[in-house]
Amino acid sequence: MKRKVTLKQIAKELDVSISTVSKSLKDSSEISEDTRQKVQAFAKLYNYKPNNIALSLKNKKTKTIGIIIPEIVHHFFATVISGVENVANEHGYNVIVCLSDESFDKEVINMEMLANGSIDGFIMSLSKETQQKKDFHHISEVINQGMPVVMFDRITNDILCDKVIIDDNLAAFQAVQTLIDKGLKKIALITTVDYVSVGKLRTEGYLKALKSNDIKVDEHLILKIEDIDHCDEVIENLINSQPIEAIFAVNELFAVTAIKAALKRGLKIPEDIAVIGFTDGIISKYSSPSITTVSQNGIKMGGKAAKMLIERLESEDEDDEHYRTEVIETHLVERESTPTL
Amino acid sequence: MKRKVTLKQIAKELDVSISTVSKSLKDSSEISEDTRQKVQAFAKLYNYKPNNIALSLKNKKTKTIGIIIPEIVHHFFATVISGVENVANEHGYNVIVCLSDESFDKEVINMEMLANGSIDGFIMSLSKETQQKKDFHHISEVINQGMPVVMFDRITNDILCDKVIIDDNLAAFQAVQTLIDKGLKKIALITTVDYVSVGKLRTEGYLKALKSNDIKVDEHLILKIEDIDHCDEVIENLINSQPIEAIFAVNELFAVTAIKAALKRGLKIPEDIAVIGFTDGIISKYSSPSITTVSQNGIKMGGKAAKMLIERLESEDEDDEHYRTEVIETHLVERESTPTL
DNA sequence: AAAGACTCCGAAAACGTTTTCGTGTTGAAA
DNA sequence: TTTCAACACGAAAACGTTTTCGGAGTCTTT
Repeated sequence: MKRKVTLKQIAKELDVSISTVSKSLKDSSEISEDTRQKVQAFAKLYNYKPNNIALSLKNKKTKTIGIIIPEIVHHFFATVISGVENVANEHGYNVIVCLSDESFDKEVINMEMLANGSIDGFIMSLSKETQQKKDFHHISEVINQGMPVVMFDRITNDILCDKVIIDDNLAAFQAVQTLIDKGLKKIALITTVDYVSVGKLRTEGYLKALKSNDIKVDEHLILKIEDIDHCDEVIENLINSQPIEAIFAVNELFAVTAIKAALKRGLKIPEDIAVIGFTDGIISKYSSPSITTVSQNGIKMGGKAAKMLIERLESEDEDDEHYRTEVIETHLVERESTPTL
Repeated sequence: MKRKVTLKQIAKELDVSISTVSKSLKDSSEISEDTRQKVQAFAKLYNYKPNNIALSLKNKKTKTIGIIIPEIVHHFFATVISGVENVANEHGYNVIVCLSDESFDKEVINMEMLANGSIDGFIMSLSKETQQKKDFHHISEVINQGMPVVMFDRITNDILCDKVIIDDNLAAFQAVQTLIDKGLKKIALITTVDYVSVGKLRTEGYLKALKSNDIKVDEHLILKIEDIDHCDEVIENLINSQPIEAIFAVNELFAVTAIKAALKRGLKIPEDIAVIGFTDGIISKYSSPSITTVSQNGIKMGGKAAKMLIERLESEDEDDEHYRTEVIETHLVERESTPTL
């Protein structure tokens, strides 16, 4: 077992100073051709690689990005990480992933853990609990210390920073409008509780679409789900309670659960009930019937977020207070769960 | 904006030495009650937190685990990360995630990037290309430098290190046996090319089950898929080419694709064709019909891998050459895609 | 009063780099 | 022969910690 070799060891071995070794490896013109080659040969032989930690300490940069997300076992968030990782790697950055598990406390702990020098900046999406509590002090603290933050998807307007989102409201509006255009009127909504920012926005889009088509809103057709793990029964209840022509669900899980409930009841999709979901993930694609969804390109969102963060990290003027909010375009992926005209 | 405060700044401000500050914050008995309180109060006021990078350099430990996996947009790998993260966090470790994208080169680059001090140890699953090339020098190099590695799922016997796997062969055997027990004989296999270690093992399990039941192996019923992105046509061909009573697929994707192909052809599942998949992920659960699969608990695998790595990291004798291979138990999750007896 | 013990604190090294600045040697120009 | 530039290299500081060791001052003991 040969442990990693350091500049000091090389210096000692070759009987030169540490500085000489360092400069030689950087092809500095200060060093004579002779010594340079000698050092480089030796370094190569012993597979010298500079120690990242030492570099980080010296440069006050870690070349590492911290990601904090509610969950990773969630196709959308996984794609976002993938997008971040891609762009980060291209720019020589690494990615540390922390999961808040939808818990405020874990989010805070993770942020504090990483904020102490481990990373150069954050990319994050708020946990449910954080959105509910509306307590963002941990984020503003970090920003105050000069560490840039980019928020995506589940964001808050209470914090000033770069953001990457989709137009949830508009996308939902268009999805529902599509259903209406297909002649459907009794359109149910399966959504989250209101404190989840994206759920609320998508709900608003749904309402807007109904109103702009003079369809009166029926509260019985709106289902706000708190506990995502036990959504089956309530969704079944919704479908069994009354005749419904279409369902707009604010995520894949609600959509597929609704479909399963409908099939179970002997209803045909899309003939009896049309379904549109949100977030074009693996479920929508492989469900039978496959589900029409609003695509929400996580790779693109992650990539964009990473790009914004890195730009800020490498920009000249450190504290440019001009924050941007990038809107990633969405579109409807029509599949089997909606009727063709 | 108040930047992070350091020991030096506190020392200067309070007109004591750095050592005094450090000791005070550690409640050292060397320091008088008076100074201790003064320092602690000041530190709290300015929200002092020790710099992780400096600590890492000093302690020669980063308290960070590196994960290298082929893909993250893959439910199984996401669950593994989740499992790792969980255990890691409990022990005060962070997790750096790198994606090899199934590429040998990226795997090497990522490992080298992290091996230079950024992490204390690796948890990894081999990329396809690496398995194909059978080139593991980057891994043995890292191990040689004294950095522990834990491999999971896609492993190789050419490297000596801790491993976490499932008994792919046995699990596949049992799955196929289950089909046979249900009176099915014409059982097709949809698998990967042989160089993917788990694919090969599962194939062997399939063959063993047939043989031990005196069913002769029909090569036409065995489909080895190279390009996972375009598996649709070949799978359709398989199903259309001849009557099949059951399908055993070595992953979710193949299973769901087979089901879709069968449904498209008007076949009923499980009456006409029974299907068993592998890896109990999101697809199997939410597909219609839901898919009977061999569960492969990623959370558990990740957790186990993390535990093994951390134990090794924190063990007394550094280079204990006694490596373990943990086998995580699997079981068959019976759902709608197989007939009940 | 001298010696020892105890209390409290600071200097300095160490982790592995990079970089600035200084210095000794050589060669050429005056 | 003296002067000065060019060259080749080393010393040291800096990043932020922790920890060992030593030392100054005070107190107790004989």
